[in-house]
Amino acid sequence: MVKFCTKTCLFILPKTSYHQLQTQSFIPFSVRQEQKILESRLVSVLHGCTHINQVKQAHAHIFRKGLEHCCFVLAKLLRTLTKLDVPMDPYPRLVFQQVEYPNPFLWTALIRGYALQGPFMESVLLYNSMRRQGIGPVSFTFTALLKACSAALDVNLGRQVHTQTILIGGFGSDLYVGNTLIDMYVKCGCLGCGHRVFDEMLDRDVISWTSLIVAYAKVGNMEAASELFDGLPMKDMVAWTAMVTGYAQNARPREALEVFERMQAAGVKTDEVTLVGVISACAQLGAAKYANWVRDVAEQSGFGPTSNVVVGSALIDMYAKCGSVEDAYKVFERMEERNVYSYSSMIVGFAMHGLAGAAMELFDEMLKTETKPNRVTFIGVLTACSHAGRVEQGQRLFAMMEECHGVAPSEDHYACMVDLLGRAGRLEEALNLVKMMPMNPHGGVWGALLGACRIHGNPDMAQIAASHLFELEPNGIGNFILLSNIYASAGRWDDVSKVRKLMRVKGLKKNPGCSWVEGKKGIIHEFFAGDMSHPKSREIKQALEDLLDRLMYLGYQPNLSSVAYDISDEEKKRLLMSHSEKLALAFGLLTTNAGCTIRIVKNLRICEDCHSVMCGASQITGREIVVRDNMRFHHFRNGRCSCDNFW
DNA sequence: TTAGGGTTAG
Repeated sequence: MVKFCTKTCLFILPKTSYHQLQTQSFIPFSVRQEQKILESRLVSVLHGCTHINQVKQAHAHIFRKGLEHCCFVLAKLLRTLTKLDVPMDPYPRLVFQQVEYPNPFLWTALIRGYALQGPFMESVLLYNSMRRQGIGPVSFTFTALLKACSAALDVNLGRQVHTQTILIGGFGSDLYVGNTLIDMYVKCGCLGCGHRVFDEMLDRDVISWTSLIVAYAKVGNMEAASELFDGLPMKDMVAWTAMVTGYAQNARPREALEVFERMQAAGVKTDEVTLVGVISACAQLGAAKYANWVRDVAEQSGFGPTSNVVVGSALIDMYAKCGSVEDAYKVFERMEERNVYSYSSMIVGFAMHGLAGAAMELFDEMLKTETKPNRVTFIGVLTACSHAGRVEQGQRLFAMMEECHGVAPSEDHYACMVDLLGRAGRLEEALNLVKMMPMNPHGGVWGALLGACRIHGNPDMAQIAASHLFELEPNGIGNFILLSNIYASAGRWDDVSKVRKLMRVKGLKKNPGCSWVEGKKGIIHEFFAGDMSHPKSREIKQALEDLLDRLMYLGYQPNLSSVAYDISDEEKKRLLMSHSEKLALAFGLLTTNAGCTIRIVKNLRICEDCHSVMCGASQITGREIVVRDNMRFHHFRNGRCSCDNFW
């Protein structure tokens, strides 16, 4: 038997003979073993590549070793390039073309690359070429093709691939193919087809279940998601996270936290994705108690905000939504890495709290870094300008966003501009801007105009905005109420009746006003408008009357135009007294220590009368009061609000 | 080769 050094052997082999080497059985066993070791080593080198230059170096090494036709190694090279998001043309494509006898794995690596990057149809064309050359696909040729169908949202193509999986080699019963089929149907919006695939699968794993759970959660059907989850025999971290996130994304934060508690009780580990769902749930609850708790959980799980940019950004958003922009900024300041999410969340946070100067400063700071602003960043800065009445600055930003930063204004940005002009009382200009929009205005645009009409008392223009809104958002109860209130403030009671009648005909019911306030030990107390069910109702009422008496002594008069009913002034005063945020304020003053900030969350927009009472209360009690209504935050300090009475 | 994620205006 001829013995020779493998390295020398591979080195002296003519480069075109690699295929022969693979197929000739007379090559000694030891040589084939050595070769396999070398291939595996190269694959692991490629696995560790984090930059295209490293891949190119590895590629040169592959050449030096005479392995430039080795499909096993080159398929890994292509997968690495795809992972690094290197465009398929020209480099990865060229690598493939230089191989004389590409095997199904190499074909698939190329098909997968196009499926993930586009153009997606190239995957299908390649698949056809492969078939024409008589090469049979492997299971992940189909998973790659199905990914291309999902990315192209082409369910018809997906169905064709589905048929192929059944016709060729029985891949229809492959677990990976089945799971990817579910995913494809779901992404293309055919949840029913996805569920049918799931039902027909002979073999299912936790991924099959999770794909379907996520699909139901995404369409808002948490009951179906929950039923599936309960039936899932082996629940892993991803499946639990899908449920936490599902509830959070469907505005059911309490249930999200309940699932998370069960997850922890079951001893399942938590990672950054789970935390993001939990943080989002806490942000929705808006309570400082939960905010600090989840921050501790993140630290304990090893995903603290300092080192983890995703968790950090989510925490910035959460603290801002929980009323503590200071804590949000502390997180931001300490982050080791910041990206567009971190900056945007912080800018939006500042804007939400009326800190336009800080928002603009941070935006300027961001421009000095390599982080490019995106559409959300611009929504943040435009909102900041809007709430601070900085019209010219907002107009300058809007004018340059596309030219200087490559972000084309969307309907949402136009909505910000309508809000900016409208709040500043420039209603005609706002309406003209809507008429000049290059795209059809959406509900946000007309809603901004309607809101401005409320601030500036313009029932005629409100009628125009509302007529569009009633078409675009036929069930948007808020629009009907806003129009009705605008008519009421103008004393147009006949029009108020018409809007109310329309609401009755459509079966729309007004949500009752509700406020939450944190009492002692972080316990949340809930108050509805006119609610006398709280055990301390009598004391609360008395405290509120005392407070209002003191305020009246200083010149406060109830703002009767805040009441949208045609009733006597006395009745109006009584109704104003019963607003939920006033009850919450009185309870907060009664039960928390002097010096403590009172934090109130309200489900509807705060009315003008309550706003002035909060201002006055902050002055005479020396307390800081933070109110989060359904629009924004109001920080009341020493008789002033961060919104400058402009909301 | 297959499943879960962060910022959005009225």
